[in-house]
Parts: sequence; C-alpha cells; structure tokens
Amino acid sequence: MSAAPRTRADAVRNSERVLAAAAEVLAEKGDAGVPEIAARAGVGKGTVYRCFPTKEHLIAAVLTERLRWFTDQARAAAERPDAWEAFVDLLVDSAERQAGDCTFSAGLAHESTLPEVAQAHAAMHEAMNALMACAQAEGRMREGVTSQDVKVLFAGVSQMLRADGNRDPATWRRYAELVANAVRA
Amino acid sequence: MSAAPRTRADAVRNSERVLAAAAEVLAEKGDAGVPEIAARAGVGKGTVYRCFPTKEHLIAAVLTERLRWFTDQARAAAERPDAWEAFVDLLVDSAERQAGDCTFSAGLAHESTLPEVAQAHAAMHEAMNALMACAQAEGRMREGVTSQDVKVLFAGVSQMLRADGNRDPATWRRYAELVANAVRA
Amino acid sequence: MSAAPRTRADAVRNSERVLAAAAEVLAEKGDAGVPEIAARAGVGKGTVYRCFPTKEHLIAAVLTERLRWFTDQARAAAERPDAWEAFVDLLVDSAERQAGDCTFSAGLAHESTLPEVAQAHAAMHEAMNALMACAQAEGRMREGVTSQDVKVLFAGVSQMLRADGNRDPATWRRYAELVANAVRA
Amino acid sequence: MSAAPRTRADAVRNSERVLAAAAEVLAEKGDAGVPEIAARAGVGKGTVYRCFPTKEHLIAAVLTERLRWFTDQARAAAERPDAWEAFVDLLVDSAERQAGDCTFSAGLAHESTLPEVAQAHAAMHEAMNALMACAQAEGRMREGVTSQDVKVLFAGVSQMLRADGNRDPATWRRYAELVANAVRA
DNA sequence: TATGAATGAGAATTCATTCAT
DNA sequence: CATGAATGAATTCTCATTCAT
Repeated sequence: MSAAPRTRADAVRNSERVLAAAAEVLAEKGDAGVPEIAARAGVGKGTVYRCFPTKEHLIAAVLTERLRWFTDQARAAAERPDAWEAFVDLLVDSAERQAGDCTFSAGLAHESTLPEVAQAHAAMHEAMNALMACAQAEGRMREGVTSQDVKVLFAGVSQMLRADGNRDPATWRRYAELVANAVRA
Repeated sequence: MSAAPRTRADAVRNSERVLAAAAEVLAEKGDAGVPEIAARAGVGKGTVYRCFPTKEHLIAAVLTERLRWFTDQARAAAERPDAWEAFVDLLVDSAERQAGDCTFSAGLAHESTLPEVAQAHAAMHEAMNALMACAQAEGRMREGVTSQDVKVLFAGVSQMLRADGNRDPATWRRYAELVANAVRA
Repeated sequence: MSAAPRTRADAVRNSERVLAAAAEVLAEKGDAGVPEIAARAGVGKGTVYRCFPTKEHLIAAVLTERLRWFTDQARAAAERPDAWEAFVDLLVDSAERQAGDCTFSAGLAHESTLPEVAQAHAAMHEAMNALMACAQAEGRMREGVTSQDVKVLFAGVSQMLRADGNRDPATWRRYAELVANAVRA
Repeated sequence: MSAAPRTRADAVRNSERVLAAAAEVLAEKGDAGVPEIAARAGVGKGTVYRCFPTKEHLIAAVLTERLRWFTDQARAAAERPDAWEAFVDLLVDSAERQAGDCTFSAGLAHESTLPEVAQAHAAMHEAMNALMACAQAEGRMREGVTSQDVKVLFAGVSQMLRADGNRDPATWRRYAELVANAVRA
C-alpha cells in the first residue's frame, strides 16, 4: 500500500532511462531495435513495453520531446524585438546543436497517427508562425511563407545531411543559412 | 553472332514491368519488399531475381534511371543562354513532374556502393555544376554554392513532401522556387 | 554477483531440447533445416536462434559434444596398460554405441571455422595420438599411422554405414575391428 | 522423316556433353546446380531435362558410369593369376586415379531407388566378390570379408579425403593400402 | 513489477523444375 | 527440338511483441 509512491518513482525513472536511451541510439543510428534500446537503458525488453505500449509510441515520445524543445526555442525567439535575427538564430542554433542527430528532423518530419505527436506539431507550428509573423511584419521575411515551409526545408536538409553521415556543425549551420535565405524578403 | 536472342521480347518486357512496379511502389512508399514488387509486376519473386541480381540492384536501377533523366535535363539547361532562368526552370519542371514520386529525390539522396549509381551521381553533379557556373557567371546565383547544396535542398524538400503524401504539383513547384531563392545572389 | 538468473531453468532446458533435437535429426538425416529442428524440439524457430547464434553454431555444438565424449574415452583408454587392446576397445565401443548415429562421425569429419570445433578436434587428436604412441611402443600398432589416419578410416566407415541406414551395433562393431586391422602391426 | 537419324545423333551428343559436364563439375565440387552443369555443357537447362528426367537421374548416370568403370577394372583384375596383388593394385590404382574426385566414391556410396544404379551396384559386387574369392582361395585375404566391406572402407575413406579437399594421389594411395591391410589374412 | 525467453511472421535469396516461344 | 524465362517452395536469419516466472 504505502509502497506505491516508491514504485511509481521507479517507474518514472525507468521511463526516462528508456526514453534517453532511445533518443541516444536514434540520434546515432537513425533506427534501432527494441533490444538495443533496452540494453542501453539497462532494463529488460519487457520494461520498455511496460513504459511504452509500442515501439512506435516510444519513437513518438522521443520525437515529441525534441519537437517540444524546438517549440520552446521558437517561443523564446518570438520574445525578441528583432524577429528576423531571432528567426535566423533559431535555425542556425538548432542546426548546430542537432548536427548529426536525426531525431530532431525526424521529429519535424514524422507523420504519426498518435495524438500527442499531432499536438506537438500543432504547438510547434503555432510558435513558429508567431515568430515568422513578426519577421514578416518587419518586412524582412517573404510574405506567404509559413512555418510549414520552413519545416519542410529545414527538416529536409537535416535528413539529407544525416543520411550523408555529415556531423559537422559548420556544415549544418551553412545549410540553415541557406534555408533562411530561401524565405528572406 | 547476329543469331542473338529471339524470345527475349518477353524477358525485356518483364524486366520493364518489374522496373516499373518497383518505381511505382517506391514512389508510393519509399521502400518495399521483393514480394510486393513482384506481385505488382504480376510476376513471381524468382523473376525479379532473374532480372536483377539483388534487391539493391533493382533499387539502384530505378534510382539511376531518374538520376539520368535529371542529368539530361540539366545538360539541356546548360545550353540555354540565360543560365539562371534555365536553372530555375530545371528545378521547377523537375519538381512538377516528380510530384509525389520519391524515387527521384531518393535517387539524389541514395548512397550506394554500386558503381553505376556512383557514376550517375557524378554525371549529375558535373552537369549541374556546369549549369550553376554559368548562372554564377551571370551574377545571379550566389557564389560558393554547389550542385551538392542544391541536391541537399531539393532532395530534402522532395522527401519531406513525399513523406507528407503531398502530390500536388503546385506545391512541389512552390518549394522548387524556395530552393532557387536559397541560392539566389 | 550471486543474484544471477533465476528463471533460466527454462532456458537451459530449452537449450538442451534444441541440442537434443538437432542431434536426433542430424543422426537420422545428416542434415536438417532450422524449422524442422525447432519443430522437433517443440519450440519456435526464434528460440533456436536465441540458444545458438547461427545454425552453424548449433551444428558445431552437437558435433563438439560428441567429439568431446570420444576424446574423454580416448584419454581414459590411454591410462590402460595394454594400449593396443584399449585402442581396439575404444573403436569397438564407440562404434557400437554410435551405431546409426552420424553425428559422431560427422563430428570427426567436420571442417569448421568455429574455434570451439577446432579445439575439440585438436584435443581429440592429442588424446588419440597419445594412446596410439603407446600401442606403437608395444609393437602392436603399425608405425607411421596417426590419429588422422584412424579418423579417416573410422569416420569414413561410419558415414557409409549411416548412409546405408545400417543401425545394427554388431555390424558397426565388425567394421571397427576391420579399421583396427588396418593399423595393426 | 529422313531427318530422324541426324536429330538422334544430336541428341546423343548432347546427352554425352551433359554427362561429361556433370561428371566434371561433380568431381570438382561434389555438388552443383543444374544451371552450372548446363552452362558447362554449353546447352540450355531445358536440354538437360530433355536428356535426363531429373537431376537425380543425371547424377545417377554419372555415378553409374564410374561404377561400371570400376567394375570393368575388377573383372580384369579377376583374370590375373595373383588375385591378392590384383586386388591391392585395383584399390591402389583406383585411388590414385580418382584422387580428389568424389564421383567414384559417391558412386560406390550412392543409395538410389533407380534400377540402373542398383544394377550397376550388383554388377560391381559380383565382380569384386569373384576377385575376392580368388584372393581368399590364395589364403591371403581374410575369410568372411565381402565386397560390401571393401566398398564401405574404400568409399568411406574416399569421401573423407574428398571432404578434406585432399587431392594428393600419394595420400589416396596410402589409404588404399590401409584398406587392403584391413582385409589381409 | 521487471525480466528476458519464446514466438512467428516476414525478409532476402536460391534452385529444381515446367513451359511458352 | 532447344532454349532460358518463370515459378514458388525452401532456407537462413531478424525483430516487434507477448507472457510465464
């Protein structure tokens, strides 16, 4: 009875370890079997399935986490007075930090039937559109482009670089700048 | 010597059907098992392996075909006096025609150990770089960008649209224009 | 440390069942597909691959077991004062006990890249050569013959009898005596 | 109508080429697919199946041929006045000539439901038993051993050497002598 | 509750055999 | 007749998922 809280703490902890392990291995290899994720997390396969009903849910959780991280960055960027610079910095910083990590672009790209993913996407688009509206108001971003466009360009580029095995932050940065160019006024 | 094959009409036809089926299913799903390709082609699994020694060879054949088609377009474009417009048209036309078909962008993106694929890539880059050098000489394309950059942007965008299931040529065109923007002087 | 596995009782048991099933079917047919071995063991294919990383490893395990058994016999025989009789008894007993079972001769015959098999072979030859050296010292075994020669004769005969479907211990014994004759001084 | 003889000649010729090709490849590798045999014979797969209803029949034909060759040798040996020497020479010569060729020992070993194979075996045993009866009458061969015994020893040894990849005639000869020892009076 | 053993569908590939040309 | 294209069953092996312990 009174053991419940303790158990819950363990469960949460396991969940986090699994999530972290999955993020790690996905970032490195782009895909992985459940056994490898479980091994990295230091738990049994069964525990993975206790935490996440399906491999797809686990992947979705990883991607959603990244998406939320990006969404937070976008929200912070929208606070800045110089929206265009904030926008460019957002792309460049994100690119540099995610260099070689496919989980972020995969998160942007991921189509899923899971509602949590859909929500995360919606939130991201909302934040980005807010930021982009400011940049457009400044007259420095092309009219008509949306967060969807930036997502397509940015995630597309990221996936290509990932597929090439390119992990050089400078290269990732350069492509982020090209993407910014694409939507410059 | 000239008493070459006679019945091979069938074989050629089947080979083409397999290739077409593979292109079709790859365009739709980005990947597929041999049984599905065979079923779509209306042949047995064995026939697929008669036509192509390996699944990898089959995929490579599909991608290489697309790549060569694009290379031809790029070479033709390089003949035009207005290189920048030719470049933009190349992207836009390719995008429109390949709308919803991931085999082309997959061809651009594909890393393969097969020499035919490597050759097709090299030829494509040569043609594109020639065209882009002209556009740069005109002063209308940003210095320093290469066919590799365009490949990353264009193939990345294509793959994203594909993953979205977006098959609308107008959308594909619009993204091609954004990619052109990205490298505009 | 000591908190090792608990449930592994089942696993060990299954592993043994797989090994036994493989030995059985190999004894009967000389070769078998993994599905058949799995079916005989009453487990799924996957379980076979859980127990043994490869079909080759499974086969090797069966053969190595037989080889080690024979090696032990040979070592025990080498302790006896009457080396020649010990040698003959070794062949005869082995033949009688392995009547109709090709796994032993297959073990003798098997060429494998797996180190465990190579080791088992080396150990067997060492033991046999020790025994044979004694018999030669007694002047009752022909000079110049080696454990390799006995292996070729004995395993060859065993395989022939197996192929004939001959399971009569008396017949196997008789051939063992002929093999002994072949190397008698 | 009158074209019949010509056609027949072709057919016989093809049959022989297929047989020769099969013998060749079987001697080299111990087993082969129909496509390889057809290619070596310079004919299509269909032709192989025109000549032999089944792969098994083809193999049987190869083996039977070898068996008949050996039977002829045994018959010739039986004419000699010194039966024991003739017997030893038969084994030694056969071994030397067949070194590294598994088709002969395979022919000896082969169990088949095909009547032609059974007949060839019967003929071989008859010839060998005649020869061995003489050698036994000379008092130089152990009583009680039969052509079956020699077959088991000799074919067994041959198969072992084949499996080892041993193609050295001297080695094959040495084992033939050991086999002779095994049945010496 | 956590574990990892068990499962079985599915993937790529090979090959003996049939049959349209 | 000869050909070789087509077939599909069989093989080895992987992996997401379930369930007894």
